[in-house]
Amino acid sequence: MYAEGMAQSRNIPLTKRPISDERATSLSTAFSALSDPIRLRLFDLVRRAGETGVCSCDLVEPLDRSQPTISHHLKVLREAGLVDSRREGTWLWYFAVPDCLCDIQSFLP
Amino acid sequence: MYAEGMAQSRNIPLTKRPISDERATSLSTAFSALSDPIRLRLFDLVRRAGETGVCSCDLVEPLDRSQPTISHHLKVLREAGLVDSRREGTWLWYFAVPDCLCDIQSFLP
DNA sequence: TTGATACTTTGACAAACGTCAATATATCCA
DNA sequence: TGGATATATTGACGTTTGTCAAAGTATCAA
Repeated sequence: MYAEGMAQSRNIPLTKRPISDERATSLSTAFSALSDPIRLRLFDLVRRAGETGVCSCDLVEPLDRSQPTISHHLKVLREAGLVDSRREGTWLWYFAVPDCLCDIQSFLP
Repeated sequence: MYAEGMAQSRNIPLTKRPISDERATSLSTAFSALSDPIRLRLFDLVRRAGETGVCSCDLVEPLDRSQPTISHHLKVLREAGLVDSRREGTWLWYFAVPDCLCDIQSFLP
């Protein structure tokens, strides 16, 4: 059986200030956006395209997924604040949001 | 309709060396391990416990999840190479694997 | 050997996810 | 206005995920 209440170990005290619930949720959203291989490669391609960005129609073929799927993944990345887009005629140019990985950066040792 | 074959944009060339499929998969595993808020807090607690580590029984209460759920999350973290454990009697002491976030580190700008 | 404590595994379930075909919307150009 | 291209949304699907209760395994102490 598992004891209710106090743990039974030597009870080495945990750090006084663990990460907050809010920060954990926010951080996990960023990690989640990069937790799928296709989406990670997608972000990588967008990021490499620099300030100009890359037309989303150029992302379908190299990732070997349908256009709606790429569109869906781009939406996930955008909602996580990792990419944004600029319209030019019928095209949408996606680019990485500057400093979008700051939060993750600050979580690393 | 969506054109087959060549994309129709201005066709700004993508970088010559995008991330490899293998590296994307490996990286996404690490990101995936941290993509759940509870698991992120779990890793944070373990990491803060330093070399000594923390007894897993001390992780149940602060995270407000059942003991099997914590055990499951620790398994995910371990399989992603982020934590490991040392047995001491009936207890298991979990600790963060040194340099476990190097891969993620190298992906950041 | 028996009981207690620590932990893992199994099985079940609802929710979330990745995917695509089909359809809808947006923008330009003739 | 109508057709063509680019992108987004919808709806459906199988798969994966997070969760817990219940049962199983491991270790120690009396």
